[in-house]
Amino acid sequence: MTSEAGSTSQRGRPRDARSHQAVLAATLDLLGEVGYRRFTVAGVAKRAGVGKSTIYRWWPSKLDLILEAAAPQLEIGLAPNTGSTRHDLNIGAEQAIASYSSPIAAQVIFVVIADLEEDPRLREIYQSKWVLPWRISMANALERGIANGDLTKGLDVELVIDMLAGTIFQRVLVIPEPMTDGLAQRLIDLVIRGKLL
Amino acid sequence: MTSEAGSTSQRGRPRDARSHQAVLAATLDLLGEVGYRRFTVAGVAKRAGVGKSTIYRWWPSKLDLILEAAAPQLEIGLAPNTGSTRHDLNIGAEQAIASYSSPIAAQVIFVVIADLEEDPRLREIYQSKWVLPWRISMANALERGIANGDLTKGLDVELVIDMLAGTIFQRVLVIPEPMTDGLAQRLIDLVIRGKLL
Amino acid sequence: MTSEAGSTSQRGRPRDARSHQAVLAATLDLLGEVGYRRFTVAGVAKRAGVGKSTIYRWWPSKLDLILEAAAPQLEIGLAPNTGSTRHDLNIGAEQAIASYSSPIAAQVIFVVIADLEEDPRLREIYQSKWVLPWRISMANALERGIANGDLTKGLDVELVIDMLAGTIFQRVLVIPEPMTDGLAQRLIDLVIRGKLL
Amino acid sequence: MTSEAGSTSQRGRPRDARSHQAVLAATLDLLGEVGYRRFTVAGVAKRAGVGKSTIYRWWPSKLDLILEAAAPQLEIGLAPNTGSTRHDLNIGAEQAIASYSSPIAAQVIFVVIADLEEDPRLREIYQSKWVLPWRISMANALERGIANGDLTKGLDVELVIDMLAGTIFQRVLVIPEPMTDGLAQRLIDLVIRGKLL
DNA sequence: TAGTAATCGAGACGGTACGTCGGGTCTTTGT
DNA sequence: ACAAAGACCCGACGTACCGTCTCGATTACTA
Repeated sequence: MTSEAGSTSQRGRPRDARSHQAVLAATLDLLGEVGYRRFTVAGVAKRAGVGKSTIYRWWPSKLDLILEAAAPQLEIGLAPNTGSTRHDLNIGAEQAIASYSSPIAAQVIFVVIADLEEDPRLREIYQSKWVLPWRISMANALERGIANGDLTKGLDVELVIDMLAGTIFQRVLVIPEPMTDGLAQRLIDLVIRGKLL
Repeated sequence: MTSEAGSTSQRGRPRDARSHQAVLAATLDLLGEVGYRRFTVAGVAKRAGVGKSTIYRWWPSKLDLILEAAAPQLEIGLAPNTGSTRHDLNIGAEQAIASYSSPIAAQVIFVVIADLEEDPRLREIYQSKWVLPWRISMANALERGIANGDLTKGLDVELVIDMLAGTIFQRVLVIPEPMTDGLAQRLIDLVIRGKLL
Repeated sequence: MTSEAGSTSQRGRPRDARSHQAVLAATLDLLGEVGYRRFTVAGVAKRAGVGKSTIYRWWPSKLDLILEAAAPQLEIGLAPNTGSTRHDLNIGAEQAIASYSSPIAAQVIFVVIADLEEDPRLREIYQSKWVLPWRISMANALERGIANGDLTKGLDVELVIDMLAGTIFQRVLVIPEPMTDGLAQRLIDLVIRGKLL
Repeated sequence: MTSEAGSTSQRGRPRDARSHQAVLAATLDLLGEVGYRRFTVAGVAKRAGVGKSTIYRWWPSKLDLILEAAAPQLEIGLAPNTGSTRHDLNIGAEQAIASYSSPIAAQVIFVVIADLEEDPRLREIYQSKWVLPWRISMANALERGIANGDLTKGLDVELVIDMLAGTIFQRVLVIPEPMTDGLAQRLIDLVIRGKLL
């Protein structure tokens, strides 16, 4: 902006990285302690020892704050590429289960999804940041399985992924108490031995 | 109930059924029009031509009002008993898809589920009023299918139901745009022709 | 009323005199116990064992109810005509002190006067029912005093009355703690021995 | 207070004096226009262009707001010390008449006094802020009059003050239409020429 | 004796104001 | 320029009370 190289002209006091982190940490803490309903921005500010406007300077809204704070907790680990279709899918499924089982997940996921209708931007974020990488890794594993004959040729990859994600979502977050013992194993069994056209 | 004596002596002005209905109708209308975030109890009162206190007399809170108003929309039609396993399950799945596809469902389900953590009463309502009857009807259809040989003997009924519900939930409510064409058909195919142990 | 023309056809259930009395009694009780601010019509109804509409059937508003209930407490006993100017005035002043000292008076008088501005009807009631008879009796006593030479000829009767009423009002109702010992005596002394032109 | 250091470090946005003033002004306006009964905190907020919470941040209740807004209108100008007993008392009496004649006075005084019974804090405020200074100035004038022989030695100062205040109160606020022409003059005549023991 | 009509207790109703709470913006002083 | 502090506007929340309205039940006078 100013002369040349100093692209970001960097005038005035620089952003305090510690504040930034403190806010995100306080957000997660508060979310875990009091839940979304009693979660307030003022509460975060107080706990982080930060002014409220500092929060709003960096995050446009309460929801955005929560989103960024919770993002690391909600990113799903990817399915690897080990050569074994069964193993790769299994790991992928386990990762999804682990991610949804995070105590933060229960507080955040539904609120986010609930606003998808209103705020299309959210859908974008939710999909692209949290589930899309996982979906791609799973799709890749499935494609590899099809290519090497482990899986039926005409397999509907998208449907399989939705089935896996949906079942896990249901078992972990919706029904009264999580039933996840051996869940990944059994779902992958179904995928590999079932006849999904 | 009816036979004996009207035990409740019915003193005082009776509850105005029209007001009651008007409130529930206005609740649904408003929910559909402006969504949960902009939904207001005062707005319901105005639209229903009703005093705000009449609403709070019968529903302890905004959420309770929404719950009761939305309940009929969210009850899932049951799987019938026609003799055909495939047909019964298919109808059951279609019913779930239809129920989740209601415009109200998107506004309400997540808000409700999101509070399940905080308010155990909600989980009870959600489960028992909305999904449990459907689950039972599906379980029955599956058991019949097992009994008459249409389905594998060791089938994990609960897992199948979670899989069906979860996949539908995912496709209708979570992913960017609903993909439900032929969904029931294909899921039931999977259940009947797959090898779920 | 009934005998003659029978104008009021007197059909239907006659008014229940006990309810009427119970309402007035409950009104006074409640006023004394909780004060005007916490006084509610519903509270009166409950205490009187009466329906709220029974109250509103006979009294147009909360204020009217209070007015009628409190009226007997607020009517000031009159100055007599004993032949002694001093004694008559003294009795009159004592009566005013007694009336204003009623526990109900403190609760009611100011509320009533405060609404005089808004509701001219109230001024009428207040003046004619409560203070006018007393003023007349005092005026008469003063006139007799002037006639028989006990009081100065040019005495401003209205001013004297306002002075008496005002001072008593002040001492009983306005200042922190009532100072009424010997008050009547001293005020009448002033009137008789002073030189009010 | 001022000299030393600004003990209160004055952090954060300072109170907006304009808002503060706007609220008090709007309170007086509204009180004058619609009277106490139709006076609304929300109405004040709207008229002052202020949020309701700003009002409640600084005044605990509707009554407190009215009290502070009306206080300047209700403070009575003091009796001076000119050397002339008659003149000093006369001015004092005129001030009381002027103060009670304020259009706000009628709206506020009774409401305040009516609550004296309930809220002792109010009595404190009413007495100390509004009438006590005036009473002291009148007492001083009377004492000076006694000292220099203008007034009888044994004069009951408190009684005279109550008499003056009470009569004025009565004439200005209680009786149907104010009769204040020459009132101060005549009351002071009475005090100076009367024989109050 | 049956009918008619006004009363009663109970309590639901529409409405209005209260005082509280939270979101997101703005304005100070300090660094 | 950015930070903490905290005041600001806005608008929804849930509560309380007013005065009105319906109920079923009661209690007289009328036919």
